[in-house]
Amino acid sequence: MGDTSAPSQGPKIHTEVKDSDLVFRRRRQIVDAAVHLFISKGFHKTTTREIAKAAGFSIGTLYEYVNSKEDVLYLVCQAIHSEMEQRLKQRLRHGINGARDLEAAISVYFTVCDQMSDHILLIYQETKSLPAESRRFVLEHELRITGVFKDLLARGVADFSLRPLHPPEITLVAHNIMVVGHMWGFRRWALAPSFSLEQYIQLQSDYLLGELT
Amino acid sequence: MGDTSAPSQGPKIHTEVKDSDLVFRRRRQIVDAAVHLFISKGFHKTTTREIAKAAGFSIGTLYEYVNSKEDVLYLVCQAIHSEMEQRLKQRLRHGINGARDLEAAISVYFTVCDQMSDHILLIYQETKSLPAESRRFVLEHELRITGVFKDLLARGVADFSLRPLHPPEITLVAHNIMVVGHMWGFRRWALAPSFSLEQYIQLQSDYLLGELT
DNA sequence: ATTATCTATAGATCTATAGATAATGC
DNA sequence: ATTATCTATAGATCTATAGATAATGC
Repeated sequence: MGDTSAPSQGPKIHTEVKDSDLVFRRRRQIVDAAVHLFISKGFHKTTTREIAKAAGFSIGTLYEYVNSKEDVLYLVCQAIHSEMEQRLKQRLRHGINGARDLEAAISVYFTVCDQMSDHILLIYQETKSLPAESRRFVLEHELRITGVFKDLLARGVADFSLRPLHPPEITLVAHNIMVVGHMWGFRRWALAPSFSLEQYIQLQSDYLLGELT
Repeated sequence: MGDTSAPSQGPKIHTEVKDSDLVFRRRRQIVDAAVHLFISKGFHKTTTREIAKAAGFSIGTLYEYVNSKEDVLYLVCQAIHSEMEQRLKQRLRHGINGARDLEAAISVYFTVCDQMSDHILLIYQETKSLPAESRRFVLEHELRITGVFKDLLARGVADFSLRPLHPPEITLVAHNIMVVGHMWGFRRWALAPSFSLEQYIQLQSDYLLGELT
C-alpha cells in the first residue's frame, strides 16, 4: 500500500496519541506490515506481536494507535479499497463517448485487479472478521467503486453509444464488471494456463459489452 | 448437509475407529455441526469443543475421527462441493439441443447457488485455511463442477445450437457461469433490492448466452 | 510536564492427548 | 479383549494492558 489517501469518513478508530501526523504515519506503517502478513498467513494466524514487529515498534506501541486487532484489519481493508479506487479514478478519461470510456475503464480496472489480486482476495476472505459497523463501511466502499461503472454505463446510455438500459440492468452490469475483474484474481490458477491478462481483458470486454450495443 | 455422498477420493483422513460405517455416520455428524458453526462464527473462531458438543459427543471422541481441526474443515468443504455437484447433476437433462440444456443447467445451478449461498461463501473464505494438499483437492472439485458447463458448451457447439467456440473460450464462459452464480451468493446484499432470483437468472442467462448464438 | 514508547505479564483461551471408563461380543 | 467414548489437563499461545522508561519542549 504506497500512499494511503485520507480515509474519507467511516468509523473513527481511537488513539492515545495526540500528534495526528504521527498517528497517520504510524498507521501507515501498521497497514503496510499487516497487509503482507494477512495475505500470507491470514488474519487469525497473524499475531499482534508480529504486526508490531514488522511495523518496527513494540506491541505496546501498536495498542496506542488501535484498540484491537480488528481495528488493524479495518485499516487494512480501507487502505486496499482506497488504493483501488484511486488507481482506477486516476486513469479514467472523459472522451467523446461513454461506450469507449467504459471499455477503457474496464481495461484499467482489470489491470488494477491483476496487480492487487492478493489484496482483493484478502477482502473476500476477511471482511467477515470485521465488527458489524466497520464491515458495513467496507461494503459501502465496494459499492462506491461499483458506482464508477454505473456512472459510465449511464453516460453511455445518455449519449446513445450504448443501447437503452433500465437502472436495474445498469446495476447488474456494473456488478458483473466488478466480479469478472475479481475473478481474474481469485481464479487465476484456473485461467492463467489459457489466457494472458491482455487476452482476458479483450475477451471479457467483448462478452460484457457485446450485449450493450 | 443432508446426505454426504462418498467423497470420491482425495486425501484420506486417519481415524482410530475400525467400524467404517460408524466413521461415516460420525463424520456426517461432525460435518453437519461444523458447517453451521463455521458459517456463523467462521472457522478460526469456532472451537473444537463447540464442534464436538454440537455433534453430540465429547472432544476426545471428535479426535478419534479426525486428526486436526483442519481435517474438519476439509470434510466440510468436501461435503459442500459434493452436495452442489449432486444437486446440479441430478437435475441436468439431455434434451434435443445443447443450447437449451445449457440454459436449463444455468437455471438449476443458480437456484442451487441461491440455496447454498452461505456454504459457497464459506468456501471462498476458508479454503485458504486448508493444508496445501487438501486445498488442492477442494480446488479440483471446483473444476469438476466447472467441467459440467464446459461439457454442455462443447455439446452446444457440436450440435450447432451455439456458435463455434475455441477451447479457451469454452473455459472462460464456463468459469463466468460459475462465478456469476456465486455472485448471487456473495453480493446478494447489493443485488436483492433490484432483483428476485428469477429475474436474476433470466437477465444473467441473457447476458451469458446472448453472445453465444 | 507531557507525550510516546517499551517491557513484562495477567488473564483467558484452545488444540490435542493420555489415561480412565463404559459398552460390546466372544 | 476389544472397541468406542469420556474426563481431565499439559502445553502452548495470544490479546490487551499496567506501569516503567525515555525523549521532547517549556
